Amino acid sequence: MRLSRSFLPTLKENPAEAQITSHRLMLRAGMIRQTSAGIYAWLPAGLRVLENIANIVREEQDAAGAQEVLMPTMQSAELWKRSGRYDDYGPEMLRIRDRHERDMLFGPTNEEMITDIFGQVVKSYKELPQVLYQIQWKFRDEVRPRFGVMRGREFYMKDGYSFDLDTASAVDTYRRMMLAYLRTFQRLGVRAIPMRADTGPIGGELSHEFLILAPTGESGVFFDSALEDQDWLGEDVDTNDRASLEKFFTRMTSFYAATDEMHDEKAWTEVPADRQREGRGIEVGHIFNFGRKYTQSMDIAVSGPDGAPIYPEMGSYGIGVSRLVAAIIEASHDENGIIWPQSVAPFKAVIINLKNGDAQCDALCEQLYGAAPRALLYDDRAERAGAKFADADLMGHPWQLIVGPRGAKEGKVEVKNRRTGERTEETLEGALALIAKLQG
RNA sequence: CGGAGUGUAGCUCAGCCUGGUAGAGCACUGUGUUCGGGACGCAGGGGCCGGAGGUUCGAAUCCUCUCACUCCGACCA
Repeated sequence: MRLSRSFLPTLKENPAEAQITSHRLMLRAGMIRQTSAGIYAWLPAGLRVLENIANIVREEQDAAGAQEVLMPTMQSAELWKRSGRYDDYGPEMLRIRDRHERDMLFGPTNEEMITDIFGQVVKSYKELPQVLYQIQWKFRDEVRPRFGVMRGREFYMKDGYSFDLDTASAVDTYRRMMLAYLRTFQRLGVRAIPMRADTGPIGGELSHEFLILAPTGESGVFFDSALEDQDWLGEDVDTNDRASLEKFFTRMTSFYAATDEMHDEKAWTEVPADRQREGRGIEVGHIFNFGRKYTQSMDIAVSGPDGAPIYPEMGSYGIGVSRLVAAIIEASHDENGIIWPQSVAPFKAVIINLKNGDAQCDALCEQLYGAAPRALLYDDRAERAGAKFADADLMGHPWQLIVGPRGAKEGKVEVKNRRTGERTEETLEGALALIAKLQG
């Protein structure tokens, strides 16, 4: 994309309403605009990041055997009355009445709807297990939205739901999802630490939260630093094999990690002192098994081998996609702006033309840009060098391909790594090779 | 939902206390000199001072009501 023609309104000054870093940087980098309290419009750069994250989530969900669906944002109150949550959910649920005076709501979550749909379709134990997910906008009428998209009222979330015949199978599904989540966060370029979470009245060990470490996080966290060093993408797990899943899960849960609410001082002291880490974290994912709560309350059963009804065991699996945009920034920025991980960056690299109108600079930039116009941002504005550098750092492109009159004469491109600040001088061929690598 | 604030140009803010023709910097338009880390000069454009009502000869400024937004706390993907 050519910056001169693009809709990327960067701001030099911090907007008054934004307090935390990610909110400020998202506004300044032209990613979002607020439309009302806790509700945001996503501009091109922000939308690209949002979709990049969603696509990685999608790939890992698909790889884990989940199937994507898309359910409506508007739901009928009838479903929620069946589960009993219409009265229980409280004022966080945005309730609406349509022209026929029917009670509707803007979905805050989808257990009821997915269970209902599942029940309409699946009739036999032979069809289990099933894992369905969607990536869709949710609405929760927060008392106090804040921190930009971190705690908005409207947010983009992946919500998945599993249906299993028995507890052993439900546990397998849970562990499979656990691995998918660890892989997802690793691919997003952030460390999300899995922590035992409160399971509420259901009990058991099957609830984990995933937290990205950042000083602005809302929860205090305690964890074994070994968790930061795990390579889950390289983890050797046969996800179709129960023993292999169990081995992975046992290994993962052997590392201590807990939020302050679940912190166990005694277990903590058993973690080697040099591996004890304390800090704050932002919750970006939550998975749990809740058994037969909804299938029973909504009377959704399949026929078992003997014809008797079986109420499937359910789990649910959430990832806050829009919150992740902010959380990644919280975890990856410096005083000049955002530092995007390669995988989610709105543009893989920016081409900075230091002297617009100089024939050699223009020609070299066009050659670079032509190699991957969709993946690259070309700063072809008639701005001074300083402004271009400042915007490039602010927007956080992982690579800066700097073309100035000095180098252009010899066909040289300066390549700067946003994260390390490291600069190298490349030939045109070298720069094109980098671009090719970034696209793949 | 309790407490505290803020609404003036696209952005950051001054002016309000003590009423008298709407301001600055940045951004924007034109122009000239500049040009490797947010340049400078000259000339311009841009405001129902959040909204409604009131007091007054006169209201951005004082009073009442209202709407929106932000922050702190209790609650949450």
